Parts: sequence; structure tokens; C-alpha cells
Amino acid sequence: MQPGGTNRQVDRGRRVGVDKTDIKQAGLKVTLPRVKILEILEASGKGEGPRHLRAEDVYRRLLERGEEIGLATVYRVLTQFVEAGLVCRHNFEGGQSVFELDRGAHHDHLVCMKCGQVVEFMDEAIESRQEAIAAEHGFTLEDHTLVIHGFCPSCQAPG
Amino acid sequence: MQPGGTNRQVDRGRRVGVDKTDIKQAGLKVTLPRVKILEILEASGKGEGPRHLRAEDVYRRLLERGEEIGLATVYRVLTQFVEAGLVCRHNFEGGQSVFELDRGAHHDHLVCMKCGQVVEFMDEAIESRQEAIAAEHGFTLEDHTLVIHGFCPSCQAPG
DNA sequence: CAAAAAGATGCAAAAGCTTCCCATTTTATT
DNA sequence: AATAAAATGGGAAGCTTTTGCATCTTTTTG
Ligand SMILES: [Mn+2]
Ligand SMILES: [Mn+2]
Ligand SMILES: [Zn+2]
Ligand SMILES: [Zn+2]
Repeated sequence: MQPGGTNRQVDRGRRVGVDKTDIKQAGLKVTLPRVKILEILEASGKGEGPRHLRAEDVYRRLLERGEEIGLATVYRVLTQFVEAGLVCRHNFEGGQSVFELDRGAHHDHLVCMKCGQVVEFMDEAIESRQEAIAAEHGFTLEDHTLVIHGFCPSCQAPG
Repeated sequence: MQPGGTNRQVDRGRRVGVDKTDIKQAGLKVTLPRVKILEILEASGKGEGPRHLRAEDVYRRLLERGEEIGLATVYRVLTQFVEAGLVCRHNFEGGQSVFELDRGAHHDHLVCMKCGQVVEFMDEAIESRQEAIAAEHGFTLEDHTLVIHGFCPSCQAPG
């Protein structure tokens, strides 16, 4: 329907933001819950608290903003956004998934075992070694999960 | 009580097997469930099916062998073994933990997204880059999780 | 070796997270 | 505006894992 075709929000393959257009492009109707959830994710990690949120966290923030959206809807929508490639899901630990907006650039995580702080990183050497390892074993590499667990600077104090 | 002191099962820091002694050394009583669970884990990956088992798998194998051990006990014992360093727990995916006997040498995993096959590997380059990354961010490195997801050779067929 | 103490087990109930069901509401299409 | 299609909310249900507790085993004591 639109001429030219490429998404305004995408710049040379790197997504720089999301909006209702992305919801529509995913074949989903533009509903209030979807828009609000996207807003929560977009605000996270930009002064609006941590970037990586559990479904429960998203739900709580919606309530704080006065939105009456069901928890089931939050789960459904987050899953749809993951399927649409708008959101990434990670399983850091403890059986709960965490979600973050997909910015298009892959990265891995460093998680503090005490306070839960999350630091993102990306290491070419690690990435390419993984390619090599998958190839050595005849596997195609579709994806990977790398989480480094340790103690952040503030959690290493003697106490 | 034993003279000399070092565990017979350990050879220069690399564990080569486990037995009742290890249960005792962990400060746990040597009970039938614990011995049987250890046997299941020891047999796994040596012709006795896959090496990495979910609690449910361990439980099922116990039933097959005619042992009437409760699932709650399987969970409790596996957790105790992990705490004692006899067993490793991994969260490959799907909310279920998998367990394997700890052989003392660290390794990571390649998991087939179709058939679930697991291949183990260990890459010094990746290990040392992780040390560097943790250090760069002021984190102590306590542990890490690396799982490469892809399709194994048999699951790449055109069909 | 028997008795006492300490610890472990099994079952069922409960938890914690996530998904499913379905009547009702909202969005998109005609 | 009417119709068709899709989404929502709330609660029930599902799954994996943990917990409570009476009973049974293992270990320690005498
Ligand atoms: Mn991230
Ligand atoms: Mn392994
Ligand atoms: Zn910390
Ligand atoms: Zn496969």
C-alpha cells in the first residue's frame, strides 16, 4: 500500500524507534494495550527505570499510569511483539522471562547476581568464535544466549 | 577419618566418577534415592540415553528401573547435588532445568532447535574474552551461560 | 546391638509463572 | 452505520518446582 516500502523507523537495518506503524506491519490491530505496552518498553532504560522488564513489571507500570490492562493481555502482546521482531525475550534466570525493545543490533548481557543490574555488551571475537564452533559441529547457527553472571562494582564492597 | 584425605574419585582437580563417598562428603546421608539418582546420572550419556536430563526424566528412569521414589525427592536431591557441586544445572529453554553429572571441566552447549540434541564444547578464546569483558565493566566473573541454538546436521535436511 | 536423635522421604497441597477459554468489547472493512 | 474480524479481561487451568508434615531410614550413642 505504501510506495517505496521501507519502514521509516529503520535506518540501514538498525531500528531506531517503534510506533503504531510497526504494530500494523506485524499484522496486528492497533489497540490501546499494544500501543501502551510499546510505550512502556520504549521509555524503559531511558531514565524510566531498567531496560529489561518482566511481564509483571510491564503490567505494574501500566497500572501506575492508570491503564487498566489485564496481565493476560500483557503476556499475549509481549509474545506477539517477540514474534513480530519488535521485542526480544531473554531468560536471565529464575524462570521469569525479561523483555526489551529490539533495537536491531544484537548484544549479550552481564547480570549482577546481587542487585540484578544488567549491562549490555557485544564482542565480535565471541560472536565469530560461535560461528566457527557451530560450523565445526555441522550445526547452523540460528541464535545464542550468553549471560555472564558476576558482581557489579557496587556489589563487591567488603560487607 | 580416612588418612591422606583427598577424594579417590578426583584426579588433579578433575572428577572422574562419583559414588556414595561423594554423597557423604557433601554432608548428606547415604540413602537409596540419592544413590539411585546418582546412578541414573552416571549412566546417562554413556549409551543410556542423553546426558542432560530434566527432573522428570530422572524420575521416569527411576520408575523404569522399578524404584519407587517420589518426584519431590528427585527435585530435592538434584538441588542438593547441585549445591554440593556433584551436578550441574542448566536452563536450556522452556522453563525446565536440565541436569548432568559435573565432571569438573567447564563446557558450554550447542542445542538443536528441532530434535533437542545437545553437543558440548569448550572454547578458550570465548572463555578469556568473557574474563576481559567482565573486567572492563568492573564485574567479577562468577559464572556464565552460553547456549548456541541451531539445527544439527540431521535436522537440516530439505524436508 | 538396641535406643535415641537426626535427617530424609512421599504424598498432597501450594506456589509462581504463563497460557488458555470465552463472553464481551474494540477495531477494521464494507 | 452495519458487518466481519480480531482483541480484551478475568478467571480457570497448566506446568514445573517447592513446601508441609507424618512416617520411615540412617546415623549416632550408650
Ligand atoms: Mn539487552
Ligand atoms: Mn553438558
Ligand atoms: Zn550489583
Ligand atoms: Zn536436530
